[in-house]
Amino acid sequence: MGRAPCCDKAHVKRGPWSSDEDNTLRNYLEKYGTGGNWIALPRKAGLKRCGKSCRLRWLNYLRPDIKRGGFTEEEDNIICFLYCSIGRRWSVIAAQLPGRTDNDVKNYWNTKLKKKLSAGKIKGLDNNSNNKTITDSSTCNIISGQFSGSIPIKAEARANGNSDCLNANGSTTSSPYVTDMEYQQNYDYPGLILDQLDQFLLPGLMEYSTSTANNNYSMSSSQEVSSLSSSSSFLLENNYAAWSSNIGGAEDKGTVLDIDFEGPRYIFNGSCFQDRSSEVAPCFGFFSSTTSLGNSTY
DNA sequence: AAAAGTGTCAACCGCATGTCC
DNA sequence: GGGACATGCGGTTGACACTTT
Repeated sequence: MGRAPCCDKAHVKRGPWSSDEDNTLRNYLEKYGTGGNWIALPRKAGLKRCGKSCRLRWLNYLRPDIKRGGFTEEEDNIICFLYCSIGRRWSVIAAQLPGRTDNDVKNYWNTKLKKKLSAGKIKGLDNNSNNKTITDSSTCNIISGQFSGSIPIKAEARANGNSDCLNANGSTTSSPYVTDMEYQQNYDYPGLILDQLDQFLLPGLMEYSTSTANNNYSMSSSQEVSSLSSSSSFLLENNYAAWSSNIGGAEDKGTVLDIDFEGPRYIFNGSCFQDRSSEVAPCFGFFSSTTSLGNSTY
């Protein structure tokens, strides 16, 4: 037996929203908010809609800060880069693009950006370098080349548990500690593989460079980095959580801002981050590499 | 001008996860 | 700990617009 539907489908309206319905929902939310219960909201607001439908309409269309269409080149780069790094995590990708929704990003990727990227029309990703090769076989499609560019990274870090955070000014804050961070990430590495599932995979060894990182990040004292391989080492140094590993013969060293290592996280281009959209346990880490830059730390 | 094909995107669906009791 | 319910997410659908034949 399947689970019960979230609403009585026989008595709720479906399909496109009318402007009257939009106004009713907007007015209600501006006046009362969600009240923490989307399921009960349509009844209170006088709408014959499912709660999930109201939520979706608000998040994807009616929210005041929403951006529609007109994706910029910078946004293209961010989407491509994150997609190449973490795959179809639309909510994670959308969280890096203020005013964009996961639905919007997903539609944009599926209808436009994927083709644009295949055609080599993404400026930030240098698809036109001399060493680019494209192989089309029955087993997989491979696109390789030198990819470089720069993307802004925004994230929220929050401490939990018993860890204290070292603030930028040297003081200590007990958890929960929340900070927003922003920095520019340059990337420059060879090779992407487009597999049968139409997903980009990072090569085993990434060469990348980072620059202009803000030094004023707060650091926690945790030393757990489960996302590193078993051959990685990890230690505490001067309130920095330092790590080193050896991947494919190339030594990597760096520092990590470790907030909460519960739940999924991703490493892309030298950075580790966790889904902030869930607001459950966002985390952000910074990695630096000796592969191409020498031993640098943040 | 009409039909067929293609692109776009809002909306829905079902599953996974989180939260509360 | 487990069940019920709410929320979030990614995949998919379908209506409409636009383009091509």
